[in-house]
Amino acid sequence: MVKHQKEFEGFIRGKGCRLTGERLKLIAGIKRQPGHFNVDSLVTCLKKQGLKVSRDTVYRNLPILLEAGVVAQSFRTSRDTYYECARSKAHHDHLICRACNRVAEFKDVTIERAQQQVAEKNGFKLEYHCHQLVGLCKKCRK
Amino acid sequence: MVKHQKEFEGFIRGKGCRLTGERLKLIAGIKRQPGHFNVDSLVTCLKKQGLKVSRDTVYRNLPILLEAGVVAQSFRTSRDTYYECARSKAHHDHLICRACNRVAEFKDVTIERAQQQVAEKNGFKLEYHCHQLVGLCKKCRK
DNA sequence: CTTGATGCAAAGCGTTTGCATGGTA
DNA sequence: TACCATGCAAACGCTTTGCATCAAG
Repeated sequence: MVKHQKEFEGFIRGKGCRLTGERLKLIAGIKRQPGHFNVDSLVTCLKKQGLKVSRDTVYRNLPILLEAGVVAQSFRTSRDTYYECARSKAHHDHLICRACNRVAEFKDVTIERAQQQVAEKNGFKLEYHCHQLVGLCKKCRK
Repeated sequence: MVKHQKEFEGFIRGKGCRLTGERLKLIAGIKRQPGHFNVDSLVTCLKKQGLKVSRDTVYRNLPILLEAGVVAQSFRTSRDTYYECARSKAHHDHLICRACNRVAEFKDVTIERAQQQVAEKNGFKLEYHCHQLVGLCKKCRK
């Protein structure tokens, strides 16, 4: 997990990549995201702050930022993928209503622990997970 | 969960929809899928068996078949969504290696129970879930 | 200077949609 | 006969890619 710019610089150099202005803008922008975001909302948000980065560059850098632990995958809708700043708040997963698309968050220590055990049992090094519960929310059940 | 054709007929009529040949072909085809499949592989497989259904019809019917409990979402890769026959075998979730894309299955009663509780606590009627653990498999860790 | 990174535009590709036709009830 | 469902083709929208240019080192 990359916590500071220095760490990211080490990470990126270790990969033989360059520390560009765009990558720094991306990190700064991502750290300011309060919650979930997708590529589109991130680009729009950056632009508002005078930090212009092309959508293409975001797509090209997301795998790197994921690997560096700057962002984490959050959840996916049928249309696109949502991310979140890896340290924006405590990790959580999602409940999604298939009718109104409302998203609720949940956190369950039991599940987290069990996941880790499952990964170990299978010889996997767990990096992240995607856990979505889909159904009908209170309102839409009626 | 729809177990037999009669049940599906009841389900579809209840929705005011029609029991078409294509829908029956789809159900038959899905029941024959041994494991995971996506829209493309399903259409191809059906065609090989002389059961022609257009890709469009598959897309249009998937939501219905999900609701009827004939298929279940299985997991998603960056490219597309995979499904499985709802009764092909006991429910399971997935471990995915981000390096070689190998998919392993797991089943954890503790997690299943906890999920149900989370849903209830939030007033959700849980219909299905998508739980993917992503990381590096034993081979790719080296 | 060398070479990776960026931006633009175009291509890819899974999915959705409009519309005429066909099949169910 | 009435109307939903299907297939075709085109449209959509997110993501990827080719290529000339820019900039990090």
